[in-house]
Amino acid sequence: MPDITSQTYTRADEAFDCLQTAIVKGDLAPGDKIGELDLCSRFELTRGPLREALGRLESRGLLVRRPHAGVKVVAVSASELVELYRIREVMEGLAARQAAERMTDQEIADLQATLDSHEAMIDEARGQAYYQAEGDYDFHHRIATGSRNTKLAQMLLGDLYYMVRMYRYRLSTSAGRPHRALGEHRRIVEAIAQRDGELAEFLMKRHINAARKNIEKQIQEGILTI
Amino acid sequence: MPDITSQTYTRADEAFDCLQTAIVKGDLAPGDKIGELDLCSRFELTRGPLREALGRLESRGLLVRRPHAGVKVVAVSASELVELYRIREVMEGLAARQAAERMTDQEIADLQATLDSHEAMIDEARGQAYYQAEGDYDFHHRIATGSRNTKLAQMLLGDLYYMVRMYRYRLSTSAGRPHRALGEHRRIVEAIAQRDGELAEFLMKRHINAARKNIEKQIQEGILTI
DNA sequence: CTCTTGTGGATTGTTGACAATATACCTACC
DNA sequence: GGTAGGTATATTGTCAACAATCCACAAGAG
Repeated sequence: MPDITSQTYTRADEAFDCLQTAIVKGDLAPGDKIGELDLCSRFELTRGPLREALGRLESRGLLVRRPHAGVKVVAVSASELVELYRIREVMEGLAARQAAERMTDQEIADLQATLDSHEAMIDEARGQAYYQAEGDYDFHHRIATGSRNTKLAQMLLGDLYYMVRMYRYRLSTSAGRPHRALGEHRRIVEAIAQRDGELAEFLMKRHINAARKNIEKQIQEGILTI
Repeated sequence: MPDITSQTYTRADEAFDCLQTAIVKGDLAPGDKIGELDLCSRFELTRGPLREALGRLESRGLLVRRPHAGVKVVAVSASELVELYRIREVMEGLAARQAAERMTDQEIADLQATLDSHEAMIDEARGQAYYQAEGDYDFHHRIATGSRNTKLAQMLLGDLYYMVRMYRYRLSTSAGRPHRALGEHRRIVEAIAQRDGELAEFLMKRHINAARKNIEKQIQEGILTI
């Protein structure tokens, strides 16, 4: 899937994307040691580009590499996952505030339309899974880019989300959560539409706080074991 | 300077450190296109490890790379520098809060001792430059690691600080700033010593906010041109 | 005179072979 | 039988040559 922004798509980029999705999807389980040659044969590329991709992924914290000893996918512990949400709380709070100040009216309208389609999804297929995974991601993605804060968006979209998504498929969605989350999303967008940055930040922080507490509860109940 | 944690120090790591310091120190000016062969001859290494290091640095946002077109150091605009401080504000606020909850008594004592030595530096040599550069960095470094939030510390120390330091040497320190900054540092440590996370977060955010406003002022006055 | 287009050169991307090192296994000793 | 040490192997780190691609300059057309 070549990117539009960069005309040429190098093998190293390809390797990077392949590995990243493989890690996020769980094809490469956290903790297990993987050899470079295995990866080469699996993705049909040579060691040069692969090693470059490995360097990038290591720098992003998705895998660790000990010299001469091999590379393994990071095993994020339960407590570290919670810490990730603490970071998201403050960073996405900032993103929401800046989005309220800087998003265009058109972008806000699009965002509202997105939420409508999300609602349809939930009602239609009782699509808890899809909504929780893609819809939620979509929402937060739009706000991150809407902040017009390049580095902030880069850190959220490039670093944090991939780590969170590694574990999202394991999280069981409790009964009423999707509807509640959608309601929270709606209120955040409302605040953005009214250009109330302070409120948007507050609501976003509370929204992620709720998600974090949900995870902590699952950990305590032993549903989520990492 | 080999790291203690990793016994073996690979050439790629060396290249990474060399390039990173070169960029931060300004030996590689922002915006100029640099060739791989030039870098190889300059740092006495081959293209393999160099390219790996380039990949890592690109992933960290210190340089951009267009396929077949070359690599150039990122030119952070004035507005982007301000945005960086907005991110620091919320992230270091969180770090201060968590540090207040989790630092050991010993670490807090060390931190206070550090501030004493900083004060001596300022008085002694009127060492505005040194304090502003290294002392300030030291202070924030300790709090980031003291948060016991691995990913948070990694993002602050690995990503943000290097970008900020790229431009720190250009910022002129106004007359009373070092003393004022030290006072702010002291109050933050006080809050941490009292285990008042909420206060520590508030004070840290205000501290960085002040730094940001200082930069904005310099930009408006045309002192800082990027 | 300006814009477009083609070619040459230089630089980057990629590949495969070589060297260095950590892990695992096996042997010997306690 | 358990542990320590040494060696062998497999894997990683490194290197130098090859191929692909972009940029600059120049020449020609409008």
